[in-house]
Amino acid sequence: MTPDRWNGDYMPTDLNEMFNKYLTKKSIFANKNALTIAFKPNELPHREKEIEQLVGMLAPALRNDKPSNIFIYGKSGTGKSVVSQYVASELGRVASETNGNVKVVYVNCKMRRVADTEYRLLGEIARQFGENVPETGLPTDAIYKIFEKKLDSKEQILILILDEIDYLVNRIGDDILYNFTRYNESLKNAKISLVGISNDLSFSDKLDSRVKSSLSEEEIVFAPYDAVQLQDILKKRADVAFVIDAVDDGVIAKCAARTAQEHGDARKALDLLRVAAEISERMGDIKITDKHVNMAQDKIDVDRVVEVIKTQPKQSQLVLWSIINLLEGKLQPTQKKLSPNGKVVIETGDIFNVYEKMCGKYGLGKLTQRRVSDLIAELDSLGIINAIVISKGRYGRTREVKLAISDQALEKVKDIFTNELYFD
DNA sequence: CGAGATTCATGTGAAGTATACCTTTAGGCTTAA
DNA sequence: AAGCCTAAAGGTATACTTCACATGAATCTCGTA
Repeated sequence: MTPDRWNGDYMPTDLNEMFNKYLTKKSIFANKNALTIAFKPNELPHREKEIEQLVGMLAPALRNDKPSNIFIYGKSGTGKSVVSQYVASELGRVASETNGNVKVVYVNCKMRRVADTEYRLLGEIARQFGENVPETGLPTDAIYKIFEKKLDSKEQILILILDEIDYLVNRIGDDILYNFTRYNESLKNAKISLVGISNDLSFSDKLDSRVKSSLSEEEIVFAPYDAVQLQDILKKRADVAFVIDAVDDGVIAKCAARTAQEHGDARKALDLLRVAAEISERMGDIKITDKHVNMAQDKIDVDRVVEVIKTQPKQSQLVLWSIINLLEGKLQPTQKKLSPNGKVVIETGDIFNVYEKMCGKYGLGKLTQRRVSDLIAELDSLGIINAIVISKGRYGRTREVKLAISDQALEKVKDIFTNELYFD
């Protein structure tokens, strides 16, 4: 029987029922989007001060004065992007109602294949001006010319918001920023104001001093949310996202408290709540409870670890797999060593031996011990393993390695690696 | 018995190499006048 | 002819190697009490 001949007749009745049950079941979600980053809330609680600051700094544009260049700092999930996008769109709206000489362009520099090189960034900006630029093919200064001509074609003020600007500068340097700040001297009609957004607080140290001084004429710092503020934010979103009575305040408070302990990242708090809700829905419960939040926290932790490991290069994964095997005792170290408290201790030499065997087994090229040593250090800084350098006196010096992930995550990772084809 | 030298097993740094991927650019192709 | 695309040329970041030297406490050595 080929798949294209399948129809309702072939579908087992219990499957039919299952689908129907899913369709008719009441969802606890009223609007799930409200818990994602794409959602633009119509109020931004606890950011009134920052909004006011930013508006104050950008408002001169409405009187045709060039606003200062602005630098916005803050850790991730503190509302930098939402606030600047919100203010920018409001400014654009007000401007178009009055004189219409303000143009706001928002670019996220981290978006791969969109704005992560000089060429692509300029192309993207030109495109937002309604200019049709090819994605590739033109020399970079041609793009500069197109952009300059379009911009200077009438009297206007461009407010250019560069989100994740630290990423851009790390990749392609700060020349492009210097060019932007210099434009104001050569342009006859138009003016440019830059708004740079970065979550790296030490970012401005990396800039050329000329760029640094002109870019940070004004600065705004976004502090992390505290538990109370997070709770407020979650509550507002939850009102939109869920049907009435699906969540208790206690549950929201718990999500807020959990996230506040880490870095007060609002995005993470929303994720936690959303995943908890998804779990409770899948379990067929009509209310989100503490239990669901705990499960969600576990799931997020596991997913994070799995994600990090999956994106590691193959060799690094194989080193990790060697470590796991050693710790699980499947492959004995040549001479089994025990620490005083009876726990199995593994060190670089053991790992390298096992790793070499694994390379043979899976047909991967062997790396040198030097490199493996670096890979172990990397796994440590990723928080997947715990490796401390110790000196054993006459018996040399090594790293003592332990796993630093939860049992659930470990099971999942073993699952992935055990898959026959994984290392081919 | 204790100060200092020695030793082991690997950490760490610097510099060089191979490779994959990216940008640039020139030349060719297409389209519209 | 202008605009657009593409393939080769040239650059650059990444992953790795090679060589060389650094570490630091257990252990050894040897002079002294």
